[in-house]
Amino acid sequence: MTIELSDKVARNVPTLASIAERVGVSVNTVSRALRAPHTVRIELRRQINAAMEELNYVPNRLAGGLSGTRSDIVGVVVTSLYYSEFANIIDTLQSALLEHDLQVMLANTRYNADQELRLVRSILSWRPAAVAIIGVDHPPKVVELLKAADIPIIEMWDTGGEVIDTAVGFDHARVGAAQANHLIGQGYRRLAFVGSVRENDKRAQKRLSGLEAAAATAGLPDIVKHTAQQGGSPELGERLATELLERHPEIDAIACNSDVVAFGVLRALRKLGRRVPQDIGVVGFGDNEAASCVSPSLTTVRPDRERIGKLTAEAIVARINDAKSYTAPVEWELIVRESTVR
Amino acid sequence: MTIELSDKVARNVPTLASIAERVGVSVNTVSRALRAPHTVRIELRRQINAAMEELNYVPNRLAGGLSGTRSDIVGVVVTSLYYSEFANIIDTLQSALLEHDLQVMLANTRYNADQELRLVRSILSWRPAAVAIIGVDHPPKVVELLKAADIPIIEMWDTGGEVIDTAVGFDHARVGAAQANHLIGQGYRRLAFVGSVRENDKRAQKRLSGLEAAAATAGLPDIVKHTAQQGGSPELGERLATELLERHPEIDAIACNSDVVAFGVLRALRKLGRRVPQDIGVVGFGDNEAASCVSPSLTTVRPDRERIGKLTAEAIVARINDAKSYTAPVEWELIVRESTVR
DNA sequence: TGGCATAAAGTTACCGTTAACGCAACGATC
DNA sequence: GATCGTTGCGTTAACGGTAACTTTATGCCA
Repeated sequence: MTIELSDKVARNVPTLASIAERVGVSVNTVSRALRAPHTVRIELRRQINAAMEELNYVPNRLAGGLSGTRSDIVGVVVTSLYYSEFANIIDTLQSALLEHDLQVMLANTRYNADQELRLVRSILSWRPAAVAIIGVDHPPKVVELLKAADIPIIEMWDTGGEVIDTAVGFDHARVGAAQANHLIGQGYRRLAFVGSVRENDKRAQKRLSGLEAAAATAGLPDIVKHTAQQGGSPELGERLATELLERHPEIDAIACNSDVVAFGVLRALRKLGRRVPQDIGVVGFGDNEAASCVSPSLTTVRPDRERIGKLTAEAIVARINDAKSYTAPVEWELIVRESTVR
Repeated sequence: MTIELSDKVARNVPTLASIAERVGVSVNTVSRALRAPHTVRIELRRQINAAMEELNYVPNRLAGGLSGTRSDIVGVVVTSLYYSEFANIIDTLQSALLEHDLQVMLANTRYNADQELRLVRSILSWRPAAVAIIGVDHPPKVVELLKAADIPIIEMWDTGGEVIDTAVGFDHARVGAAQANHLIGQGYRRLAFVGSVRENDKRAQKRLSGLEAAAATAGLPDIVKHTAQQGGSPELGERLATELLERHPEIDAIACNSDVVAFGVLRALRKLGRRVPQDIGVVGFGDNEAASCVSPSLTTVRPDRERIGKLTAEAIVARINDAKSYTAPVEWELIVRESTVR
């Protein structure tokens, strides 16, 4: 479907020229009144500002961006918007960028590689000052495009891999290991992994690897995996846990790929009459706001999302100002609650 | 702080001219190969595409937008990103818009009116094809700017008030009334309202009004309000509920402004030894993904966010194509769970 | 074989803004 | 009083792309 603005004629938005004409100065003087106010007589400036106010003038940044060398868009590419996974990151990132007059342009790939390529291309076409993107694992063409764009690229959330430019995040394999070691420390022996693992969710796969490695190191039997491609939800968790325990009744601990899934797992266990944490331990990931409110309260891992947002903003500004690229590790914390302490 | 691109010289991103030169045709032919492929010889088109691929050419939409009459940005202004409040709306909206090659530019006002003005101005400066914004209550200057922009403006989430152009949402006062009537129907008599109500959260205020009106109609005593300006969270809910019951032990039902707050209220009641739903009923708003997973499970109101996103996208496309402005009512549902059924 | 429609490419102007440069008016300097 | 640096503004030329128009090549028909 093609989309066009209705009729060109009707649109009559004011330009610098409208202001200039009204005040009786050149276009450039009006531009200067905006960009370099001190170069314009205060009295004239007042007239110009009044005219702008009156006509509801809004600068055209398409033109500004094309003409000037600077851009104030920052492209932000996330893989999901559901369930607060990255919302807090975007939130802090955006408000931090606002202080530098940088505007966020958002894209959501929904864990789809084709979509990612398309969206990155689309964002780059706006000639952003920088791009922040979730993850360090991207299709080759995406990497190529991002590199060719010749702007700061900040990869967020994950640091375990090859970085294009600058990364702000943490090593997900270690998270998985921490989950496993905690469960093992509590005496659990037959571990399972449950959740929504999208094909392109490399972070989930890394956490699983960490989990498996730690279990192997401890001499435990292989971790039983039961995952699905569809998005995470309590309903999914409930289904997966039920199916899992039907096939593997020996399981005594379940690590979930997200808290939302863990909520459903807890519900399933309640229905099956398995006591948590006595019979089965459950650990989540993400520190959903409700994790402390379900019962039993959920042991989980809290990534410092606010800090990722903040550090990403800092990295963007630093890199725009020609600082060297770097990797900023971000803390995360295992929050131990009732669901794993027996 | 001023931000500039490092050194103009170093940047060497390919333009249509680079492609044209390489293939040995005019700039315009390359442009046509993109915009109107059938007007270019297939053999030549192939060469052009190859050159674009090779040089990693990405069209410059600043230039395109300035030159052409169309824009494919849709500005989306939300008041919050926390706790899935609007994340699902953005998610569906974005993927629906993607099918029409429309790109989302996101802004988050955090319930701040000054910020709203600033962000709307910033978004309009990109000459978007349309703007979607949360709520129908905006500062006068914002309304003026949006009207002057002469593009489709879709107000989402709320319909109870004066609409600029087109609205997609529901009447929040009726939600409040439904909450009250449900509680009353369950035999609760001393109602309270608890939660985070930001100064500019007109929707929360409307729900409260509906709640109060329904209580008054039923001949109940005035609703006790205990709110805070800070953002909603379980911790806030816990604190507010504790303080509330200290001062008003007679309260036997609490309506919360959001589910996240309700989660904290439930926790407070557990600590205080008040049984839910027997001693006190609790109703939330928003249908947080965990609402069915806390215990007792939470009675709440589920706004159809996916539908709002979808209908907003439809409205945008329709209005861009000159359809008349309208108001689309969106369904919501009272989900009755354990927390109010005694 | 001339005339004419059509296809395929080139030319030119313009979108709104900014940067570089130019120039007049004026006060300070020696 | 000629020189010079400021201040304050105007002029002009981009930025990269698109649309309207023009030109050239090609095929078809009478």
